Amino acid sequence: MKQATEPRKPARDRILDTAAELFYRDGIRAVGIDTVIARSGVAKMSLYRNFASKDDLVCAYLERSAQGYARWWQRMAERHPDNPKALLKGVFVSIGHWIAHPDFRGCPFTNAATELRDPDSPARALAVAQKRAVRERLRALAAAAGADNPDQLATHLQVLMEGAYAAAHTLVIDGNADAVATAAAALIDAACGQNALEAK
Amino acid sequence: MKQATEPRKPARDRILDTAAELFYRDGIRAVGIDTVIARSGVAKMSLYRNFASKDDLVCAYLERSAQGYARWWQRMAERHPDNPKALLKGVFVSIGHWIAHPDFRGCPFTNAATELRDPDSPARALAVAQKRAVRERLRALAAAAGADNPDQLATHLQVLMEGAYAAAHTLVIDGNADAVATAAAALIDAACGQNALEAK
DNA sequence: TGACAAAGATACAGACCTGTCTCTATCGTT
DNA sequence: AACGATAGAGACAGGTCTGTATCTTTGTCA
Repeated sequence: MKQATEPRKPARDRILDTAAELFYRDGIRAVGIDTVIARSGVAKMSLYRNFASKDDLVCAYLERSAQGYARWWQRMAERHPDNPKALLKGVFVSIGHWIAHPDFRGCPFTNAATELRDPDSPARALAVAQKRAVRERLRALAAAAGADNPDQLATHLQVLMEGAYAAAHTLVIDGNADAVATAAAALIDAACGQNALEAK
Repeated sequence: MKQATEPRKPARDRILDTAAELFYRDGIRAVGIDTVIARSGVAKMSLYRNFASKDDLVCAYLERSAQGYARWWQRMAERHPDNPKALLKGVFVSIGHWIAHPDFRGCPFTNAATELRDPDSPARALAVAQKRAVRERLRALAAAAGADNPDQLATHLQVLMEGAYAAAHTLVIDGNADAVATAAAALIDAACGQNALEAK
């Protein structure tokens, strides 16, 4: 008979759940292994049996974040089938809501790259790969949306996206809750010429 | 007779020079006090006689950065007297060059806020104040440039600015060296109506 | 030359951090 | 009921970090 109190996920999952929450909220360097094991109610050896090192745990956290991000993007794509321009704008509307959430603490990958400056850090490599993948998505959508210069629009939008993420740390986006969405729309419309085929 | 080899600035200046370089390049948490004193050739007690704590040294570093930033903005303003729209665009052209420099490592304030998540951290307060000051500058310029909605344009441009800074960490702005400037120009032109009084 | 201030050198305390080791308890399967 | 895998508990080694204390050296000015 299993304990009635809790279903008790396996140790690895509890560790990763806790680590993700703490790394994201308080920062990677600020959270020690001891804090992770105490908060997840796990023995230290259970952590080191599942993850080779703290670096390895950080990478697992980032990989899980990347999976969640990919799922989000997938949902967005399903919401706007065959309409790349509306999808692009929708992505930024969604980001605008996202960054307004009180628990938002910026992009996990950008944060990791800021905290871990060593160019050889595997976490850093994951962050760079993630940004490249996002860039490729944006470029393909910009091309499909009929942008005059898809590469440039992709760069414009990715810079705006990074700015939206960074804003959570220090900026106070007071009244302009929809500023990210309106800025993206302005850039998209400017880049796709004035042939407003499908302005929503 | 002073030593012919070096003029030898006072200890406080050497400490601050070294700390600024290391904090900016490698990150605040990654650089220990011992590293700072070894690199600046100073005794530990000389550091603690001039700065109450590492936190205090970090704040001094950020305050000096803010002064440098203010001087840069001043130079930009002098270059475009009585032409707020050209000044706005020029600011982003300059930022585009800035972030392309190989030593660029993002915004010192945003980096500090990412590394030091404690809401009560004095360094964090400096970062937030700095961003507020920048926002106020942008808002005033947007109004002077005749934007339909100066608050919104200021937010648009500040998000773009943060994105440009963040891009240094993970993005590879390959071919589009002038992407930041073109994005800013598109946002500015879109926000100032089509009365292109003084398109350069 | 003598006095005083600034700063170098160095040891050290106390906390924290990563990672290892050993021993014990629990649970499912057969 | 016995076995083997999983995981909890806790001590500990070795390193690093911030900050303090003490002693010595150097330079300046009178």
